[in-house]
Amino acid sequence: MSKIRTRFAPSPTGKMHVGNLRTALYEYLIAKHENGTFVLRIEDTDQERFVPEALDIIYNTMKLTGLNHDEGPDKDGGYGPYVQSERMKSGMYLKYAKELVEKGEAYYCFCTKERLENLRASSTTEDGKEIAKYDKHCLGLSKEEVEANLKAGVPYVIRQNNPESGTTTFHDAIYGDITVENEELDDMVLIKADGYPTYNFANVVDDHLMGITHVVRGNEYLSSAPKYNRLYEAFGWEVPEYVHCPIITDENHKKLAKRSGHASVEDLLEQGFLPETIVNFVALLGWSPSEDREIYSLKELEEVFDYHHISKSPAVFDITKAKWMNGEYIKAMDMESFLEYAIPIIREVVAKDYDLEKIAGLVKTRIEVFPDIKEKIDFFDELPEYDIAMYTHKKMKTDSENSLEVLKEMLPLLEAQEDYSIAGIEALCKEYIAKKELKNGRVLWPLRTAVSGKQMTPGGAYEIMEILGKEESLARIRKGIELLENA
RNA sequence: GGCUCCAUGGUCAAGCGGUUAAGACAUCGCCCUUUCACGGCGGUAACACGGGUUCAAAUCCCGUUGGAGUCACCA
Repeated sequence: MSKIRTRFAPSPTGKMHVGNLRTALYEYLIAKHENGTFVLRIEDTDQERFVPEALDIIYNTMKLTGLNHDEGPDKDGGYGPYVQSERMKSGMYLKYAKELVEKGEAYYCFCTKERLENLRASSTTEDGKEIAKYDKHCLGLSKEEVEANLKAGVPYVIRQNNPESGTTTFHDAIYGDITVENEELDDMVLIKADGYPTYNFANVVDDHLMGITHVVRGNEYLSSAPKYNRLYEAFGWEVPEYVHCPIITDENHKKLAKRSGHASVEDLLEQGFLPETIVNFVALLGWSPSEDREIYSLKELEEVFDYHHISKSPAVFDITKAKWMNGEYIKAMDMESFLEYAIPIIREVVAKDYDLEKIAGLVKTRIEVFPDIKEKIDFFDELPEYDIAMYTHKKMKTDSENSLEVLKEMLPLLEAQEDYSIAGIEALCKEYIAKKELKNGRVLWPLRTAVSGKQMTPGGAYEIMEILGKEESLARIRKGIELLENA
């Protein structure tokens, strides 16, 4: 069996769609699983939609996610160039298209945009839904007429010539054999009026020339697949293994689009997802491993990935589960890497001179996504306004009255206390609790409330007081006493 | 609308003729605990429907219904 070669062929038109990333990932995994070659090819045949920054986005995301290519524009493997606009310079696409024209598998078309629009309009029903295929008008042109038009410089495109009867069958690794009536096949444009090949055509030519063995694509391309097959057949080329993946949808089961808010890798990164999570999560959309397990690094995926386990039905991108997974990754992170992500965010909320690393430690197991940190630690800089009803907690058996008592009794002890480490404060509190024969909650609840002004906090009274330090802790407790007394 | 594809809990999904129909997220309850979270334990919840084939169907076939994708000189 020949060595596997896969390719990721994005067009630089904007952000990296997660569906795109998954395609790239599967291509990468199919290749790496078999020790094959993963190539990056840039499909920039649409000059109108081309956006230069998109190139950086492509390279950056691939680097960030670890999908390193073996060949590409920046890594020649002997199949270059790897950018279609560069490949076009040699006139190769046109050459191949002409070969098809000679074989009768394609033809020149001089139809104007207006004629095509009229054609469409005339075959459209009242509800504006029915769209016709090209009527092969220019197929009827004589050789002489074509020559004359070409000589006169009339703008032209080259279209595929599909038969009007019979059927075409293509095979997909996931969906099996799919057969369609040839009369359904539109004579798609191969070479555009500007001389560039269309995506469909360049794709086939380049995949062949680059020796690509497995083609992974989203199943939105399923309906155009038969036309590809005809192209391969017309050229007499071997058809690669098609692997169509199910669509990734939003919660409404519609193709994931920008408005969902998490359609691109950039969106996800901005929302505080780790690259590892994105890769892991996206791998599991439409594919599942044979063992009962969900957390996989890229390396591990390379080992277990078997594309035959890709499923057929669409998968909803469940942001809730993605967050859970991100939380798992955060918990598993070593402190050092966690701090790199967390500290900058903590700084946004905490301006005072507290030990940010300690704050980070408090929060590490309590967040799913980095921005979650903010609202959890907003009380450090400034004690929020809070209602004294917060002192009342049924389970802790506290109310505003006994809370006041506890705070008043603890205040002098805490004033006298020098050691404001967790252990120091704990020892002090425990001693008091033991002496008074109370439950922990009876005294710790009021303390934590006074010191944080919040119902829920990361860490308990000890942790918070250690970070706040003696002076601030005492100030907040006095404030609590004052509030309770004035109630 | 034509064509194509798809159909197991709210979501991701295992299953590939014989199972008490896994597991995960979410949700609910309990435990742990100074709150929340983490962690642990447990619960609720699914084979769209109708016909076949078969001793036996979530699994195979047909139909219905539902959903999606696609129908560009975009990719």
